[in-house]
Amino acid sequence: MSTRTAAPTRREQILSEAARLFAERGFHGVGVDEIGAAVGISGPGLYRHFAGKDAMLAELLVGISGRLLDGGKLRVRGAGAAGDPAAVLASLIDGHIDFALDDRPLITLHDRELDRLRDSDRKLVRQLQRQYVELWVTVVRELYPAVPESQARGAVHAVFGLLNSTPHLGSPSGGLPGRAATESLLRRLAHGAFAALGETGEAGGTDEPGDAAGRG
Amino acid sequence: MSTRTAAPTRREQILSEAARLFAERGFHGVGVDEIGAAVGISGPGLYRHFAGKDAMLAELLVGISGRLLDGGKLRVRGAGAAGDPAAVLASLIDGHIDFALDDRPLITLHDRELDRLRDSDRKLVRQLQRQYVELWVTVVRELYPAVPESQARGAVHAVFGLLNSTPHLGSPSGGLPGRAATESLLRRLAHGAFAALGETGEAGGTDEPGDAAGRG
DNA sequence: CACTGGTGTTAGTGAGCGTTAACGTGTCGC
DNA sequence: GCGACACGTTAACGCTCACTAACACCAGTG
Repeated sequence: MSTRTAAPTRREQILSEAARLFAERGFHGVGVDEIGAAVGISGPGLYRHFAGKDAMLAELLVGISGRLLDGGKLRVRGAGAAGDPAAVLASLIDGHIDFALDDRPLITLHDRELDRLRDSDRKLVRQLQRQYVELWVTVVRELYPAVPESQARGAVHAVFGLLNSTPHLGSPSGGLPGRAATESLLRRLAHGAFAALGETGEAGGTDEPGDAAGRG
Repeated sequence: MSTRTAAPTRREQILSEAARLFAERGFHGVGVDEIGAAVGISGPGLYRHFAGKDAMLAELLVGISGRLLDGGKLRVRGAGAAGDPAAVLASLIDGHIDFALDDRPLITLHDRELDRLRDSDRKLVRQLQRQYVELWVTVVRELYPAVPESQARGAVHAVFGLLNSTPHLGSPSGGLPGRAATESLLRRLAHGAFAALGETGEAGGTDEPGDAAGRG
């Protein structure tokens, strides 16, 4: 069990600070000297631990994509044993919220700096991302069999956008009171979005039909 | 519709291409030579039209924030005359969806490259953004008076994240069939999220008191 | 104590890039 | 025809920045 507290001090420390800086100012907006300064060493000392700046970003993105996928698989296996898609989806949502709140910088990087990777790394990250998305899509389709796959996939992406909005609420302008409240809010909104996805076609009491493509 | 948009040919052409490139590869990831090449001129020729690369980004971000706010105000005035907050919110959602689908690159830039602006421009953009958010928050609070302001604001940000997810659906992996379907899907998801916001208190599978103490 | 490997430092190099300089060319008012 | 101007070109400058080179310190190990 090599969980936390082990702290291979420097490497992880560097990755953590690099993630924060990349998320704040963008990959190109951060210099190696700044990353080094953030961990107490200066500039080129980083090259004792990483092959280069690109390698840091690659490891961050591959790492986060992998952990996200692993966590998702675990939750599907765990909650899916009961055969209740709703419970699985709820578990996936909770897991993603935890992730988004625990590692905001990484979540931000996840869909912002992907293009800076070498082809091989980018392909790997995309593959992990796609698997994670498919995990969700499968569950959503089990829960709402009437929803076509393209809509389910679109809804999943959209809910990701919703959940990943955490970086925009956090520090500035005094957002939500506490973490628990943010969790609760995001959970409710995500469930509401998926619920609306299920109400295909008619139903919606509040707005005009407008469901089919025939809106002029 | 390309009505009279072709008037100041070069300037707008440059802005359009710059927006696309910035959104694709990031502000620092695009060189002035590329922007020039995209409009048929080369490199420093851009400086006949703009003071610099920063000026292009500034004009783009200020422009989009302003148009977003103006459109929102118009819709609040228009649909708000009937005194029906639900209709106003629906109109705001439709407007934001149109915007997100019409100008994906700009929507992407809107909350990605803001930090690259000079202080004055950034302050202006943030002010416009805040006004736009407050427009939504006001309507949401009229519609759901029981929801505390912090939650309403958080929900609005989250729904922005949802609606702004359009860049992730578009080109790759063959997303939604057509634009109308995407519009419809996003509209339904957004309404669903807000509806869930209204159902405060019990309802949810996991109960959290939510606000209670943290007001203000 | 000498040896070695891990970790850090400062100085320097080479490339990329935003920006400016100097110059060319078509169009328009007179 | 002829300045004036808008618009574009290529060449070059200067700065930033990732990365490398050469050197220093410190912990074990024999």
